[in-house]
Amino acid sequence: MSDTSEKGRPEKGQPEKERAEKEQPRRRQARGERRITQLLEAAAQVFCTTGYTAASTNAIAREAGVSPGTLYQFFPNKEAIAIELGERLVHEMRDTYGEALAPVDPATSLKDAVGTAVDRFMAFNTEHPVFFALMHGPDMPGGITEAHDQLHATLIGRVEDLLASLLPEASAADVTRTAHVCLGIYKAGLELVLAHEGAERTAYIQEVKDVLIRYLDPMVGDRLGRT
Amino acid sequence: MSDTSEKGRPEKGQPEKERAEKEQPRRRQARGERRITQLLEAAAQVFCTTGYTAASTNAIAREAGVSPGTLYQFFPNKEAIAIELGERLVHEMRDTYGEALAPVDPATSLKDAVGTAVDRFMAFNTEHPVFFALMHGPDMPGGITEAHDQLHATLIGRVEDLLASLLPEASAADVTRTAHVCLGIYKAGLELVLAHEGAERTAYIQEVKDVLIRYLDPMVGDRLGRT
Amino acid sequence: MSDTSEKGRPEKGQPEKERAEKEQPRRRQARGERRITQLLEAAAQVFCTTGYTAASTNAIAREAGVSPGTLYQFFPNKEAIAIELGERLVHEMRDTYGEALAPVDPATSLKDAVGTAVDRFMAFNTEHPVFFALMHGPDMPGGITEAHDQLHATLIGRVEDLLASLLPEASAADVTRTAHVCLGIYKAGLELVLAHEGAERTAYIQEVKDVLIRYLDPMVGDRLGRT
Amino acid sequence: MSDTSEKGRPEKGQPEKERAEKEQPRRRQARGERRITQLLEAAAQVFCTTGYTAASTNAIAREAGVSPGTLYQFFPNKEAIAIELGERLVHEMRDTYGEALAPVDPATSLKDAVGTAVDRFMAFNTEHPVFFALMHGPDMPGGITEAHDQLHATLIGRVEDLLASLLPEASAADVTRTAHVCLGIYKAGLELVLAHEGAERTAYIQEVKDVLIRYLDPMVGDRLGRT
DNA sequence: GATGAATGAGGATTCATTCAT
DNA sequence: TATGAATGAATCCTCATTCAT
Repeated sequence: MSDTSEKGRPEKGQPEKERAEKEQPRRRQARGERRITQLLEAAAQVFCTTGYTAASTNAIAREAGVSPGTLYQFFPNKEAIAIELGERLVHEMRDTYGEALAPVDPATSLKDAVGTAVDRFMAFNTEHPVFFALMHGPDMPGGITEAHDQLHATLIGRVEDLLASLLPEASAADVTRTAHVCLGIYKAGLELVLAHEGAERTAYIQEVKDVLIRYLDPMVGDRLGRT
Repeated sequence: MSDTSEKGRPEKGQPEKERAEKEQPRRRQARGERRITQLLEAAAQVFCTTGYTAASTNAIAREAGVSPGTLYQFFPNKEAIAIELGERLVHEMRDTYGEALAPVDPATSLKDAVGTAVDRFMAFNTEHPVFFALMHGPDMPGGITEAHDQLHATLIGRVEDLLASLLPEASAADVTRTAHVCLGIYKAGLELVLAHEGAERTAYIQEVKDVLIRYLDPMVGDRLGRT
Repeated sequence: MSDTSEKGRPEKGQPEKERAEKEQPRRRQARGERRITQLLEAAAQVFCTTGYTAASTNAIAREAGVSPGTLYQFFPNKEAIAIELGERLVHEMRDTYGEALAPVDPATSLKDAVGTAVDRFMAFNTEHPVFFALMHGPDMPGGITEAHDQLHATLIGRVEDLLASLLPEASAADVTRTAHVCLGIYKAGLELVLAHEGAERTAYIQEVKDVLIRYLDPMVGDRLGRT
Repeated sequence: MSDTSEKGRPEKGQPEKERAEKEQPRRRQARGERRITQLLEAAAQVFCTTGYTAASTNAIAREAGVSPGTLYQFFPNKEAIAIELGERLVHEMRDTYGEALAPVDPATSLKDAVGTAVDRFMAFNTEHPVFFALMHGPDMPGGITEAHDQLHATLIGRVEDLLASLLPEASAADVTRTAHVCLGIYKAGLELVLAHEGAERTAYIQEVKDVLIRYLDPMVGDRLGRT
């Protein structure tokens, strides 16, 4: 766990949107909520269109149909928007697919487990193209910005959870490393999948599954339904 | 080796319309050649530090210790710098490791072939961190710039060549798809490798090899020395 | 009169998407309106001093005492400034001298019609030296910019209207050609007029009238009060 | 003679090209001559294409196929190029059409005198499109640059010569003023002529003649062949 | 809350001109 | 001479952010 996720994952219990303006515990007003949603949708749109680095707060405000001042009433900067957006996406993912990305009951074969997980992730990513932009984050080597660090840490956590049940005997460091590798494979695959359509896209999805299955297969012990 | 071919190739064959005087030629170009190298090194530095998208031509010029005007005497824009940089890197790679990324004589086991290829690539990429920045290209989804397209195409080509000899029976489309997947895996792995050091880095390198070997293994036919 | 319509026309009819609150409106726009006027005046000044081509948006902003960013909040580029400036000038001209540049009732002699028209134009142009800069447009041959095209078209239109009543039997093409010639004469004359002062200026104004009258005289039919 | 031609016309006797590098009376070398011609042709091209203001010395050098340094070996700046170009054009005009733009022997009718002069000017201008660019000079009001002042003064001088013989009784001031008016009319007309083609162009040429003839007719005394 | 005006530094790029070779 | 490299100020324009209303 050399350098990833220094800040740990956010405490899932408390309402995330509190964080940005923690100092004034105002009552959350419905209109403000709507504004935030509106802004995040606009941000998603802009991130998808221009990429995170090139996205400008002015452009986001314009896309949302509000003034730049309004944007800054809810978010202190672009970073914060990305963070909030990422958190909401993770939430939605959780809401949609349940707490566990994969239930991994021991009776599930690796193939099925991976297949299901990839299908779900892919479905979600296809439906929420921003996710890709946020996952890849800015151009910068090292993945500097907090937004992506946070999202990445969350995702790594979920993959670790999944792997932990698949590789009960692996050390934490191994699980973490494997999680990074799996997530890396997935991200690389996602890029290819999004770059193609139709049959070719389907083929790439299968490739991703194959890569992951073949990679993990020698690691998982004697699971039932071994591939 | 840092600044390649300072004066090694005095006239590099480009038509230099010398009209009458032919006795006191060159030397003019030498300063420029040096500047170009210098600028490309500065660009490499800046691309590594800030990423391609955020890199500014002014920053590159500053890093190179020249005025912005000087930069534009040699490159029409950032894109051109990236392209030239990519080309020089590819050339250097070829010069260093020979035309073939891997010898792929049929007696080589997949494991050795992949191991050698990954080791070489990793060594090169570790020594030239820009390569990573150029490979990943700008933040922008889809759009991508010519610089990265070009580099990517070149790399895909090389991987295809390698795969073609490993998978003689595969269709062109399959080879291409597999090449994309392999390159994607490699890029993702490289990111992880560069993000770690020491033993952990070594471990990640091994993971990349494992992923590739296990992915390709079922595809390659009955090669000698099958893993 | 120098800065037209500061708050004279509070809402100038443009749809101002006020969403729910309608009680404490405007005032926002007021500052902007003022800035626009201020910027246009600065632009007029700069266009007069340096000419349109050499005028820089930064210089205009500086002259207006605002930052370049502010200028761009109201105008997307120099062209747009020139267009708006031209339109306001035309409006002011119309407001000042009425819809018809000349009354041209048949009882008016050509001499009087031309004399009045030239006097009015000259008075206006003398008071608004930018007009000259805008009329002549940029240096570039052929190309011309939209700003000047528009202004020129408007002026040609007005001259055509005037000529149409003077030359009721002329074809449209002839009227257009004559209008171009008249406007050309006027512009050339204006340049001379503005380049001189006092008696000499007066003399040049008379020359312009003479040129136009003598040019048109053979064309106009049997008007009353023929010269 | 309020403000035009402060510097008077260049002394026609001495070779014009001497002026730019008057300090070293080197022997004029054939190669240098060729270079100058080459540069002036390139400048003509560029002035025509982009206009005087927008023309850059670098562009001229590029067009001439020489380096910027070479250009500055012959001309101290853009201005000097324009001046030299203007002088050469005037020379060529003189060489082509003789010293007098119009001999104006008293037997010539005004119509013929003007017709011939306009035809010659138009022919020359059509063949040398730069002339137009130089005549109109930069965008700047006031016609600041020396190049255009000089060319303008020369042209005014020639028109004055012509008018002097047509209006023997006019005062110098009147002749000068009339010359300015005539040249202004011509320039305005030229713009229209160059903007059209074919029959319409021919029509505009006729208009220019008509304007001038009708303007001058009342001024010329009882010449033979009065229109 | 919301608006839109304001900022000024920074981005890419060009240009007239000079200088070393 | 001729070259082309070098310059740095100036171009247009954008952006994240703040502020008065």
